[in-house]
Amino acid sequence: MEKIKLAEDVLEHLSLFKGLDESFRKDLAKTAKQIRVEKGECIFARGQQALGLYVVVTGRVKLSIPAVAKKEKVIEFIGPGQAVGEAVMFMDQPYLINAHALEDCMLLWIDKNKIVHAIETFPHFALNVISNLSSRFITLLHDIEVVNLQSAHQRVAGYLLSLPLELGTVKLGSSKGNISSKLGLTPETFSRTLQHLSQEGMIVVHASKVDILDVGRLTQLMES
Amino acid sequence: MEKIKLAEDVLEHLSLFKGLDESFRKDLAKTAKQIRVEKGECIFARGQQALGLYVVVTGRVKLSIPAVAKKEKVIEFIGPGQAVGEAVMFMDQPYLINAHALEDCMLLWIDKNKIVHAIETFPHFALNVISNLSSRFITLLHDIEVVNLQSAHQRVAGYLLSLPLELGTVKLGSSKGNISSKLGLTPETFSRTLQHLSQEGMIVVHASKVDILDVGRLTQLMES
DNA sequence: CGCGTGCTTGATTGGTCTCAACCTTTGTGG
DNA sequence: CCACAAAGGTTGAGACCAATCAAGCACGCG
Repeated sequence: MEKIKLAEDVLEHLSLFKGLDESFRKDLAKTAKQIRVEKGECIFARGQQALGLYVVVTGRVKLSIPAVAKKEKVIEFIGPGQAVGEAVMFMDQPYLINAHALEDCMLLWIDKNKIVHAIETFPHFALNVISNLSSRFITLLHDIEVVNLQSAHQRVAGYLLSLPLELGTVKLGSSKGNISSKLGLTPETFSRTLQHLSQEGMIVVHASKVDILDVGRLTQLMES
Repeated sequence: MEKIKLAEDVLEHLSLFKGLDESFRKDLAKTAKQIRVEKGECIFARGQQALGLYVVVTGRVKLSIPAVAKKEKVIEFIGPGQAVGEAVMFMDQPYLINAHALEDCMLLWIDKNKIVHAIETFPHFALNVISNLSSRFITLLHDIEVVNLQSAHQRVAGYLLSLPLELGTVKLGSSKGNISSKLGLTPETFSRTLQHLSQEGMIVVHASKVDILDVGRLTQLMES
């Protein structure tokens, strides 16, 4: 019982379920499965059937495309409130990507039938689902742009500028290896690029924190 | 009047509006604007506000990201029945991409309010919209995979294999320049790759038609 | 302490782009 | 109907960016 109560509380604060009435959330909470995964564990893998969708409640999840020999291409980092695997679920396709926990995570799993029924019953929920999908779509579009039209230096500069700036410093919210992959670079190139930007006096790197010294020149780099 | 009738007939056959009742389609048809554009014309451009969405009725449309000096990255070719610009419309963002007519086209333009209202009223339509978005999402995901993990030869082989095969021949449904861009290659590299595949005896190129001689080796190329 | 993992640094390679010329097709107007 | 221009496509030579291969370093953890 307290499990159900917890799921309900959780749903209330997730963007996907914002603005929905309580009875609906109660209903969903009753059937949602709570899933805990430890850091590094696999949540789902390419090729598995998608019979429902996952909502990240706490922790962060890495989505990636598997490649030869333990290599992978990181697609996105997913945080609390975001749904994963909806697109393939709606198309009745198997997963195209792997999902791994970057930290200890709590997820909810909701059955496809339940989701479809909710969409049919609560138009507001349908719009939320559409928003979520649209937002993910736009992110992918941006990534395609980055990978196709920008050099390594531009990608790194752009990534640094995209992070939340606090007191002149940003945190690279993940391992450098993962970020390299997200940017479509090798770890070596990423490392060298950070070093180069440091030598140019635009940034200072302390492990996973980076001081941004010259926003102007970083921005300028993006446009040239 | 006959304009409305036409729009209605048209909607009836588009996947986005499949399975919906007649009154609903009539309603949409009444407010939809018919738009004709000639080959090469611009339908919308990056930065413009997206106050509604376009549905391609006849002809084909090229979606691309603009880049410096007349360059561009082709994202997708859109054919009849597909919607364009939904994602940014739902997020109230300006267009991120340009849309140009590859051929003389007929499009419908539907106001955002109308779409949202339809989603709220007809759950089935909401599911259609979600399907359309999901399908586009999956396409983008695939493109990211191609650009990040495959060599020029693999991209070209994969593209050829993705085209509908008729009597051992495929048609490159667009100019080679556009296809190069879609694959994230320069026209020069694309040309050279086709030539290389020809020399290897896997294909024969006749302008925009390509005979596929050895599906096995092309497939094998993808996996190596 | 020693091992493993992640990151950095260096030397080298190579695939793709760039630049430039040429060829081919298309379309246009005299 | 031909001449010409413009655009698209091919071909060649060369340069360059990032990947690869290979060590070495630093940190965390048993």
